[in-house]
Formats: sequence, C-alpha cells, structure tokens
Amino acid sequence: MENYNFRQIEIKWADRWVGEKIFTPDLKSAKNPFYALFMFPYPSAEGLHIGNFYAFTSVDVMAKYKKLKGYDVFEPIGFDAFGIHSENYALKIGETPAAMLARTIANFRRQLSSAGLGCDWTRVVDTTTPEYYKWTEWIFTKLFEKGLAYQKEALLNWCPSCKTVLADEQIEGGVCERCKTQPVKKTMKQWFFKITAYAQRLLDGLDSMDWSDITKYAQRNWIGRSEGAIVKFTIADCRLPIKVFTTRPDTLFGATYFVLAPEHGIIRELKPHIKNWDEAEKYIKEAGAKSDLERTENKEKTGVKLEGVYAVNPVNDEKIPVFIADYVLTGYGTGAIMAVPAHDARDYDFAVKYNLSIKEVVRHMNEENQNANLKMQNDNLKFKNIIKNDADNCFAGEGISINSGFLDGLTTAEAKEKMIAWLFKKGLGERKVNYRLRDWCISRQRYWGPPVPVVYCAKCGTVAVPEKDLPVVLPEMKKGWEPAGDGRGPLAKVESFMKTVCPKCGGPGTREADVMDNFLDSAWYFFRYLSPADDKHIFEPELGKKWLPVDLYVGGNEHAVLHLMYTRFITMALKDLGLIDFDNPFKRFRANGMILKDGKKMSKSKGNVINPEEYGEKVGYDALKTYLLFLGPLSEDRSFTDAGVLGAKRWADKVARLSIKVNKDAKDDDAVTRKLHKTIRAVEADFEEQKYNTAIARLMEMTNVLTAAAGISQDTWNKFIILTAPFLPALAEELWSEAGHKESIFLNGVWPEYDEDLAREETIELVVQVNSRLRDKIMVPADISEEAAKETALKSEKLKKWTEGKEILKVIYIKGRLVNIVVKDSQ
RNA sequence: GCCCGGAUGGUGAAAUGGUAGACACGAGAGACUUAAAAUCUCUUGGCCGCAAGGCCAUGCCGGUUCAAGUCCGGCUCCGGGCACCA
Repeated sequence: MENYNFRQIEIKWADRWVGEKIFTPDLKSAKNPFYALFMFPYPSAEGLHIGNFYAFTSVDVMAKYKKLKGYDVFEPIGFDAFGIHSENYALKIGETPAAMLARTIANFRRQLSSAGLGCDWTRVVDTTTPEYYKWTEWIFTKLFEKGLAYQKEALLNWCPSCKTVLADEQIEGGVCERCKTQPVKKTMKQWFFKITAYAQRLLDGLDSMDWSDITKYAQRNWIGRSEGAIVKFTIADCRLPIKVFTTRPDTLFGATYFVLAPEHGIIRELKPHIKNWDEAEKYIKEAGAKSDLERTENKEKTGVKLEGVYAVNPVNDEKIPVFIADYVLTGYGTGAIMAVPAHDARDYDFAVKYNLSIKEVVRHMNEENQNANLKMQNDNLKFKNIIKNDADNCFAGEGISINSGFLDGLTTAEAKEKMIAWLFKKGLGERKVNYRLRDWCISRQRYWGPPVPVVYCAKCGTVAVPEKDLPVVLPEMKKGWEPAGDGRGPLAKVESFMKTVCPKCGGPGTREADVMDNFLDSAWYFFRYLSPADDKHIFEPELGKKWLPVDLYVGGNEHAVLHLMYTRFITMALKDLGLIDFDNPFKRFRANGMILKDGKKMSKSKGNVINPEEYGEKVGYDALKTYLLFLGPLSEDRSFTDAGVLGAKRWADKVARLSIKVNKDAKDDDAVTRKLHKTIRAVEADFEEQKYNTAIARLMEMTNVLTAAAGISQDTWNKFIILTAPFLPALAEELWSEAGHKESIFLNGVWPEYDEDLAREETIELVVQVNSRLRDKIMVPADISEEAAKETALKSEKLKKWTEGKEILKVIYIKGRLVNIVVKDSQ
C-alpha cells in the first residue's frame, strides 16, 4: 500500500468491528477474561475531550494487546449523565437535562465509534435510565438496612451557586469542586453514608493495592489517621465532663488553657455560668457566618474567654481558663482541645496574643541524651505520628518529658504510653485513633439525580422503599426543575411524586425531595456493565465471579478522593452484603497525566482546547492515539504539539509503505529475524508495565530495520503487523487482509511468540574501561568467556596509552558488557 | 508546616548500579525532481582540535562504589495531595 487513505480505512474497520462484534465478547463462555476499564465520560456538550480520549486510549491499546494474545477482552463504555454538571449546562441553555443529553450522548456515540476503540457497544450503560438507577437506589436501601445510610443534622457545606449541600470531598481548596464558588456553612438535616466505618479498612487496603502511588497518597492524606488519646476534663463547679482528643497525651501537664469550638454543644449548657455571655454569643454568631476559607485565611487567631468557667485538668486537678475560638474545629476530634502552648504552634500563637501562661513539659534532645535519643528512634518505629512544627518559640517535636510528675525523664513515645495507661486505669481517658475522613453527605437539593428512595410516615417513621417498588422514578419536570435554594430539592414541588403511601403500613406517606449525589451513580457502574439489562440483580452473579474485579482501570487523578474512594467504599459495602468477595474493585489502577497545550492546561477560555475529532480527520485516529502514547510515560503531564502528531502519522505511512517490499520468495537476513524477536520480547515487557512510549519506539526501530532491508518475508511481515496492531489497529487490519487473511487480526489470538535463540546476538560490543572511563570498544563473540574477554581487553592497542607503566590493581568483568581495568594512578 | 512526585540536548523523552541522550520532533546538509511536496541518506549535547582524539556534561553540595542520571545524606527550584485536623 504505497499511499493509503487512512480516513477511509479507519471508518471501514471501525464499522466492521462493531458490525461483526469483534470486540463484543461472550461474557458467559469466556475462558480467559480480561476486564479493561476507562472512566466513563460525562457526555458534555463540547464533546469528547482529549484528556478523556488519552485515558481511553491507554486502556484500549492494552485491551487490543490482550485480545491479540488470545484473552477474552471486555472493554465497555457508558455515560455518566446524571448530576449537577449536566443539570447546570441544561439550565444555561434553557433546555431540560433529558432533552440536552439525548443530543450530547448521540454526539459522543458518533465520536467514539469512529475513533476505533475496541469497545463492546452492546452493553452501554447510561446512569439516568430507570434500569440503571433502580440499582443505585437499591444500594441506598441496602446501606440503609445495614445502618450505613442515615440522616443527621450537621454543619454542612452549602454551595450558594449550585444551591445544594456538598460532600467534604467536593470542596477543593476551600471552594466548590464544580463551580469554584465559596461554600457557606449551614446546619441541615441530610442523608449520609457511613464511610467512616470503613476508614481503617480503606487505609489498610491501600498497602497491597497495585494503584498509582499518587492516588494512594491522596487517599491516605484524606483519611488522615492519627493516633492519640481521649482525655476527660471536667468543668469546675458544675462538674460537667468534657472530652478532648490529643495526639500528645505526654504533654498533658503542660495544658494551661482549654478551647471549645464555637459550635460546641456544651456551650449552651454552660450558659448560666458564663459571666460574659453576650460577648461569647456575639463571637459564636460571627464565627458561624464565616466560611472555612475565611476562617483559615486569617491566621490571626481570635477567641473569647468564658468568664467564670474553668476546666479541670485530670492529671493535676489544676483549674485552667476556658475559651471559645474558631481555630478549634467542630468536625474534628471532639471539637474541644486542651491547649499546650509550649508545644503546639497554634496554641502558642493564641497564648501569646491573650497573654496566657506557657509551661514547658518537653525538653529538646541534646548530645548528653544520646541513649535516650537512640531509644526514641526505636520507639518511633512504633509511633508514626510525630509532629514537628516548630514555631518561633514553641517546640512541637519529640524529646524528654519534664515538669510532668510521673512522666519526667521519659521519651515522648514512652510518656505517651505511660500517660494513656494511667488515664485508662483511672477511668479518665483511653487510647484513641482519630480520622480526618468524615461521612459522605449524599443529599443534593437538585433535580437531575436518582431520588433518595425513602418514605416518611407519621406512624412508621423513615421507611426505605422495598426492592419490589424500585425504582422510585424521577418524575419528568418540564418546568420548575431549577434549584430553589430553599434547602429542598425541586421534587418537593411535584405533589404527585411527594404524596405516596407508606410501604410498611399503607398509610399516607411523603417522599424525600432530595436526590442523591452523582458520585454514587459512578461508584458502581463497572458492576452494571456485566449485565445492564438484568432486572433481577444489580449484576449477574456468575458474570461477577468470572469478570471481577476489573483488571485494568485508567483515569484522571482528580478523582483520587472522590470517585475512586467512594468506589472502594461501595465495593466494601457490597462485599459485606455478600455479593462479592473482594475489597478492591480494580486490580490495577493507573492515574494518567494531563495533556497540556503549549505547556498550559487546556481550557475553553484560553482557546487552546484540542478536539480529538479534528486530528482524527487530519491525521487519523491510529496516528493520534499513537502520538498520545508516544509522548511519554502514562503518569506524566505533557504538552501536545502538532509537529509531534505528524511524526506519528509519518510512522504509520512508513509502515504502510513497507508492504510493497513483502514477497513470497524473500528471505530475511539474520539481522532482521533477530530484530523481530527482540522486538516481540521488548514490546511484551513494555506492555506489562504499560510503557507504551518505549514499545512504540521499539516498533519504530523495527520499522527502520525493515526499511533498510532488501525484501521482507511474508512470515516476518505478518508478525510485524500484529505487533503494530494495538497502536495502529485500522492500518494493521487493512494490511492483514491485504496479506490474504479473511478474518480480523484481533480474532484468533495471533500474537507471535518470540524465540530466545533467534533473539540472541552473535557478537557483542565489549566496552573496555580504564579506571571506569571508556577507552575502547571491541566486537567479540556473544558467548565469550571471562578469561577471553579480559585477555582481549588487555591486548587493546588503544589501551596502551592509559595503562603503560602503571600497576594493574584489578580487572572487573561484567558479563556481556564490559571490562574495567583499574590501575594505580601515578601522580 | 506535613506527605508524595519531578528536574537529563533546541523540544518530547530513553537508560536491570555498567558505553548518558534509544526513539521521535525540530534544525542543517545531500540524493531524487524542471521545481516543490513527499520520500530516502547523513549530521545534530557543549568546549578544544585539521584530524586522531581529549575534556566537560543528567538542578546544587557532599558521600558510598572499580563504576552513580540511578544508591545514601544535605540543599534549591517546580508540580501534586492534606492543612488552625489538636
């Protein structure tokens, strides 16, 4: 094929793959399953984004490679179409989400089907269909039964622009993850999933998971485990108990004051004892009006002393003053702290500002304490939560306890242990592990999502809708579906929806007006792919046994603590329901880097958005996909350039042109055969590690070798085409059929086996070094013995200059590589 | 502040402790062509040198080693995660 029409070929083969169901496996009879998954797209109006396409591609080449290797490959596709994203866009263009999505999904299907991905188009999932969200709701009811879905009143993030509450994970850098609006704090009664019940399991699981490290670290940070103790203080006079969490129980003797978060419940109870109540109340109101971002932006700490109120330190019965200050957070620990200004930077700042006493109870380590120091290092292996944030005049590190009664002389680690034991014995406290992770708020005061499947009944209370009545269908709203902002979902206005009967007693009932978070839709979609039409099960159990967990998953790391953590949580919950027997939904997950344009993030406002379709038409999808993968390793960010795309296109053309050199009588010389087998070996190794960039480089090298060859044998040619097929699928198919094959190249597991003997070089270049500097290169037989190699090296003419008259100290031989002659340097 | 990454030619990047810069882009030269495009071939880290060759070179400073881009210690800068989280 001298000049080939890539566009025509790509369209032809994309059609045939779908039409002949080349990439549609029989899930039931599959012998050797491989489940390749990419993050299903949100079908935006702008169409397919290059970043998504890149992730799809990196899954797709692996899928094709496995297919060529004879696996039964399942590479499904679907649409994450519910959610605020879709809804907001529909609002903007004045259309209902359903009408808008019909159009955008059709556009996505068109774009994706011409892109030559090996997707199974018979099991497409759309989260907005009742067949799908029936099971989203079902998951809710199951979690409800297990006590993992519950309602509570809590201080939540309310996005004034999206007019809904959001989960903590959806606040990024203090603003709404979606619209970048600063949320305000609101106390509301909402539905939560008890993800905190899985905190330790989510953390422990990470250790053995084959996921990108950046993803695992993000999750670890988010879960935020810290070890310490709960200590019971009491309020003097009224004897009200109040607990604090601390990671430094060893500094208990250094507590000189006590702080409550402004929202702490005990404040109301203390009201009669607070002499300056008006001042306190004013502060509480002001703090409540501030967003988290405003609270932290101003590093200057503020607070109000509660006059007449004292807390009693349980270790020494000292009465210490009590403050309200917003540097103590309601949601973390107990919402109250013992302040140790000598050893905590924040407490120190506050103490200086309000002129409070500072009592040192930990001494720095110095040389005299060598022994203690060594001991501490050992202890640290056990205690990982070392805190070091030295402020100007406070020491937050570890050391030796002083001024601390029975702790004096102990290292921090020892003192912690001893204090915890002491507290426990006296009933004044206990060991406690605390997590930063909070429960997942799933209520959204919006229209475009699956309804929360519960009925409120005056007699029976809150009742989950039973499985036989699912799904609770989202009613069609032509008008008034925009968010009201009054804290209730738009569904509240649909009387026919809201008014229902209690599933338990048959009496009058009211539905929940809120819908569920979009991240719940996407937390389980890969289960549904297996049997999207099954109306009896969330997924067909035998198929689950065969195909799950997913073998390879690729997507953006912006979902590390959103989608990817929620998914792990739901998977664990499904396991506890007895549906599956694994905790980790994805055997291997890889976070792909970002594709930048001119070194910058792509955005519509900058006008530097790359449309894959444009390049598909210009150079073809084979070339575009190859280029994206050739750009560098999967995990790194990198820049897209037009010149680079042309390089990939040039390679495809070059491969196509080689076919005219193929003829039946041609015999390959040994160099070609050797290169072929080395290439097979290298490409396989690269695929195992998803090093697509170097795999492509090896194939380019092979292409250059074939370009230089006089003729190419049919056998070598067939094998070479197969090797290129994951990257250049349409071209490979075309060349394969041109070579006389009737069936698709992807059908029969035709990947060639490499022959170690044929891959072996007969001669090698022996590097000769003197004092580790390259001085000569000599061609020698590959199987040369150590003695012969050393002898050859020492005889080298070029070496004379460097070794003459010098004493040879030793000769180092590295098999198949080099001889290094170490000589004594005469100065 | 804590936890992770990263830094290699003009550019994207390769490199089980063993020849730094594979492969590609860009650039330069040549062949083919009436010409151009396409294609093919060659050159292409820096400095010195007619050449042979030599020296320098993987962010910076040290160390381990016969040998360090790679391992260890200490920095600098860039990127990411968390962050008044007790």
